Amino acid sequence: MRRVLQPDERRAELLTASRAVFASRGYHASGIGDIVKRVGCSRGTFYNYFDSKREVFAAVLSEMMTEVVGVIEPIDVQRDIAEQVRANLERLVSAIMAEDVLRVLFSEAAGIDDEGDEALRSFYSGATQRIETALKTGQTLGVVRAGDTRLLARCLLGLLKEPVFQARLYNEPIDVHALSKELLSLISGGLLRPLQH
Amino acid sequence: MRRVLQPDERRAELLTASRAVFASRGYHASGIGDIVKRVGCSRGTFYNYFDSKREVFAAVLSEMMTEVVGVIEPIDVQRDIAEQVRANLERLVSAIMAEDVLRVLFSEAAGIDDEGDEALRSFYSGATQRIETALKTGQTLGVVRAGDTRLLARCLLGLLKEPVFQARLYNEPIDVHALSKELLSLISGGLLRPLQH
Amino acid sequence: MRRVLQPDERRAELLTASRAVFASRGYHASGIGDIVKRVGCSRGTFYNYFDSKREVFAAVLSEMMTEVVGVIEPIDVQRDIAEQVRANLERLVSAIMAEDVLRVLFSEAAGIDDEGDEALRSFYSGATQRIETALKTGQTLGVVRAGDTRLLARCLLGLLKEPVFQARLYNEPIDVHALSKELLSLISGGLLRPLQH
Amino acid sequence: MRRVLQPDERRAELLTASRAVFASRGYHASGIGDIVKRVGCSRGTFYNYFDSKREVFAAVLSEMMTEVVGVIEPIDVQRDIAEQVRANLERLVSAIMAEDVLRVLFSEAAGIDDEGDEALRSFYSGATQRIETALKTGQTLGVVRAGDTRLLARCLLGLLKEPVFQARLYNEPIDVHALSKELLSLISGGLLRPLQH
DNA sequence: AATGAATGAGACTTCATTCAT
DNA sequence: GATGAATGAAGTCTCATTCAT
Repeated sequence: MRRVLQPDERRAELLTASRAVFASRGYHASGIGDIVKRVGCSRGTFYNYFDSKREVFAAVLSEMMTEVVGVIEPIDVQRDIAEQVRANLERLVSAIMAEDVLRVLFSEAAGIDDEGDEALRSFYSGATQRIETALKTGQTLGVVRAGDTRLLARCLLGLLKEPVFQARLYNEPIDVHALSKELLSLISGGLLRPLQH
Repeated sequence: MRRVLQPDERRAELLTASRAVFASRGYHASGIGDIVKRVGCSRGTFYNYFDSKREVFAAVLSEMMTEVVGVIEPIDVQRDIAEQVRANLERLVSAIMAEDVLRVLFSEAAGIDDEGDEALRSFYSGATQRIETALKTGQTLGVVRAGDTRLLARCLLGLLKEPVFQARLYNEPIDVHALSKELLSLISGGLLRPLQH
Repeated sequence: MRRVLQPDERRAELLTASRAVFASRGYHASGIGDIVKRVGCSRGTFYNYFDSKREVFAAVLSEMMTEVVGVIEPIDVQRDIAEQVRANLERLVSAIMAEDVLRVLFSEAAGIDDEGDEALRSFYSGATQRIETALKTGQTLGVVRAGDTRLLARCLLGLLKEPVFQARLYNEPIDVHALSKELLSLISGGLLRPLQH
Repeated sequence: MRRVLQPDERRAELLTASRAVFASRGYHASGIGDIVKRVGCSRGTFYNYFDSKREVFAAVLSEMMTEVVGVIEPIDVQRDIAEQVRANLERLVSAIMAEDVLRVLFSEAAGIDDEGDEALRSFYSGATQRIETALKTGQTLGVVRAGDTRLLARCLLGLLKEPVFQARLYNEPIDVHALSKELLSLISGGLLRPLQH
């Protein structure tokens, strides 16, 4: 009945379980009970590793952040930029899809409580920051058109989030390749035909 | 103390109050108590008009939907299309901003429960449908480039949602005009400069 | 199963039950469950009337205070002072004995938590204040000897508390009359024989 | 990390730490964790030396008892009795003040649980016994007036406890000298002026 | 003898919903 | 139709104690 583990392992176990639980039921519908049942340990053990439900959620978030950001590769201006952007988008969407929790995050973002929202803010702030930096570099290189980079960064994030979110809402599969191509089209040429003078 | 009203008025009162409460606290943090206190009626009365918290949330959503969609005006191909799109976007963003509940919807969308998600699905389905129809018309007219309209519709929605969502998350004001212009730029020309062959 | 009462009655019921429960098990060992079981209502009902265990404890305290203080009668300087003091003491001890909760209060005074201790401070402050006022009046009338009234007030309270406390500790009955006489002796003549010059 | 000690040293260390912890937070608010953190050993070690929290509390109590009682010096009837009593009182109050745990004991005495109360009974029984013996001796010597010695002993204890208790409750400093003088006055002359015939 | 991860009962509290009045 | 007192399941979290190492 009692299974003694190294703290690191236990923590990892709990984190993995939390991720899965949050992913399948969302934040509010998940209980500590669901997490520990999955791990096969007691409630008390959970609270030896995390101070609160909020905290484990924040930890999951931060873990996600790291993993997802890792897939992005810097753009080499010497090579085909559009293709590199597309590849990055594809990897990004794949990573997001692979991480069910992120899909939860996209759908159930706020409304946890003040501190929970703080964790979210920091997550989004990190994500948007990165995009913004990339955009600014792009502008310097003359690859990205002028504009309010913060706003653009948020729009780009939205471009990515919404298809993922809705796919989850309707429980549809996502064709990662098709999505990344469509996103690239939008980014590189917009939606409207260049007809309208 | 006891105020007897026409059922319709009561229902409307409750709906308005619910909207305000959900808008200011989000779905999960709002309680039936907050709603009835605002209306000045009893809990029992609330349940005479709505079966559950979920149901009143769905009703609020549907009400919103109607109001927001109403601001969109059909595009007249004879006139400056880009400007008409911009104007529609501006009205749309304004409408959304005016309806705090929508902002809630954007941030705290899912995770209520299965039936709640159903309400959500119907909301998003309606919204996306409309955008999709518009896109298809645009394609027929040769104003919109080819592509998977459903996917594009979702992307467009994301483009709109995310800036609004993040502004709420950080409690920032939104410059409606600037946002609608930036959105138009993205839509009409994309993000990347046409340099990249 | 469901028993609907006027709020006042329910509150009174809960207060009475809380008093009894605290009295028999002390603060820490008492649970809300004990209280509601005694009343025959649900936990939820309890929380409709009191915000917390602490709050109901404070309410019990304040109720006690009122009842106990009520038994004290003002001293008439024209009549036999010692006898009046003794009678007051006797009534006081009787009242305290009648209120088991007070005996708890005397034994388990502090250590609830910061707010709980605040409630206690206010209880003791009230009690001591009254004694102090009486002492000052007595000094003015020349009936009470000079001295630090606050300190004296506390000492007097201790004189009263300790026998009651210990009687409870050993589960002994108290001979109210004997105690009040002994207390009077102490107050009027001290402990030591006047021999020692 | 692992520090192996003679059992006696370990036990002493734990006792000292427990005393400090109980003193600063009270019984209920103190946790085993606080104690072992202070000692720098593990929970398991604690339970090698004490069976329970209750037991360590009892041990602390008994240790206190010994130390405090030690300061009392026998009265020499040949010399100024009042002064000797006063000096004893002063040493006693000082000792109590020096031992914060005792102050805890005075405020949070009972309500631990049945066995905890047993420890308490034995503590109080010891203390009262000593006072009672002293009183009886005093009566034999004609220094102390007649009366129920057990009751008187408890009253005397109360006289001492309450000022200490309340000082702690309000977090006030104590003027040991002033207190011992006031106590002596009470003991030797009572509170009321000898006017009342 | 020492460690410290694990336990699990039980505490308080919340709130959507019900139903007697 | 309206009321609001009552419900109770479910939630989060604590902590004295155990026991595999």
